[in-house]
Amino acid sequence: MEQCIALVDCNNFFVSCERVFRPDLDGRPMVVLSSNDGCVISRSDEAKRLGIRMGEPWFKVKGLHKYRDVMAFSGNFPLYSDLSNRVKCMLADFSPVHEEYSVDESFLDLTGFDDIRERSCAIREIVRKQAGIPVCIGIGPTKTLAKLANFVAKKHPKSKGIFFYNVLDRQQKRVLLDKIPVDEVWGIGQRLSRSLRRLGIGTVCQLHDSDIKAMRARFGVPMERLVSELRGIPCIEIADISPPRKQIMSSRSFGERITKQDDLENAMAFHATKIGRQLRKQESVAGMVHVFLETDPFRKDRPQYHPYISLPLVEPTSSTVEINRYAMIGLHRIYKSGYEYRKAGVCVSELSPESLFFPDMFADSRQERIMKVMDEINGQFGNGALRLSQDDWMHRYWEPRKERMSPRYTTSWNELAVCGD
DNA sequence: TCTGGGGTCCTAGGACCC
DNA sequence: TCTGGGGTCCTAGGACCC
Repeated sequence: MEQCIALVDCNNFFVSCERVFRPDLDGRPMVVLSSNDGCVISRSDEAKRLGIRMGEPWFKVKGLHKYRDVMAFSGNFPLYSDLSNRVKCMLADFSPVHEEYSVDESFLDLTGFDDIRERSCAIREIVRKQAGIPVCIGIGPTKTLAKLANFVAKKHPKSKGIFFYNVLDRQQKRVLLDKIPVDEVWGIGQRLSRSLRRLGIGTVCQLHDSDIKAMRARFGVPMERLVSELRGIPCIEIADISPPRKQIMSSRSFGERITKQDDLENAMAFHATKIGRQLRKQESVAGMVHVFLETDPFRKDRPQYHPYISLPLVEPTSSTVEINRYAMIGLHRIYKSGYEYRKAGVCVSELSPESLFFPDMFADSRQERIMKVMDEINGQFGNGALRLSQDDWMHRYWEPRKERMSPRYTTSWNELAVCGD
């Protein structure tokens, strides 16, 4: 039986989340900004039509007269993450096999269902009604074709948000694939698309018809798989159970330039805390801690310094206290005064399941107990109720700017939406 | 003048994704 | 003044070994 994969993709997800609580903004051009209100990371259709590009720096956009009516919101990630979970729960009812691919996309395996069209309509309707989020659905025999079908569903109003790609319909295939530029294919980025164009491959149709052996020889196995997927031969499986992360990172650009080691310590403690929490949540321990600092690469007139250090842990851990201790050691080794730092971060790698790790029988088990208490208290009273002394929110001078933030309608009691809002 | 050949492992950096 | 954050995978090239 031919495989049937649907890709459900939330339209302009972050913007749609803001509109759930501000329906008055429907039809208005609006954008959501990255951390520090740096650049545009989500655009409404109206903003796209005005010509605002993805990733465009906000300071450039806001100065232009033609964009004067555009509403901008600072990224409200707790809100988006909460709404994302609600949507995922709804989707799970429509297929036993599904993969949560990203915050706003899920693959559903619809193989064997004989009511795929009705099912897709129901998905759209229920997610719109119950979560307030509009979605588009692309359906095809492989994940790559489902992605492409989703692109068509989004672009063509005639499809009404659902597009079914049929490999057997040669006429449809020709007409459709010939119109789509090759860089719309999942896995073809800027560089590959440039190389392909030099070979005379500019459309999806041309890539589909290319000599697969020659493509493999020139670009490697991933490209061979990609061409096969375009031809309807599945090479990328649905990852039903999401594998545990192999590394966990936390980093931020600062709201203002930071020079003092104290302030960097404060930021590092924040990152170490966040990482510890995530490690324990996925029941992993880390074997390596990495710490990095960055000055502003856009300020060519200032001295640049981008140090990075990796420290192996004596014993793998998920303890916030231990990760913070190593982060501080790393920071002290790489910190140099006289630079204006713009960004700092902590990363852990060499993760392994907690259950496979047998601690030294003489090891101090207090850490584990302390972390348990910390997670319990923070679970009840909110993250930050119990924290490291260095993770001092009264002195977070480095915190990114969020000047246009909407309330955390769904994740903070003090900011709940009320009638009339 | 002339400086093996092939395998493995590791790492940094690039490319891609959202 | 102002340019995100968090991932994965692949590859080239160096180090090292026999």
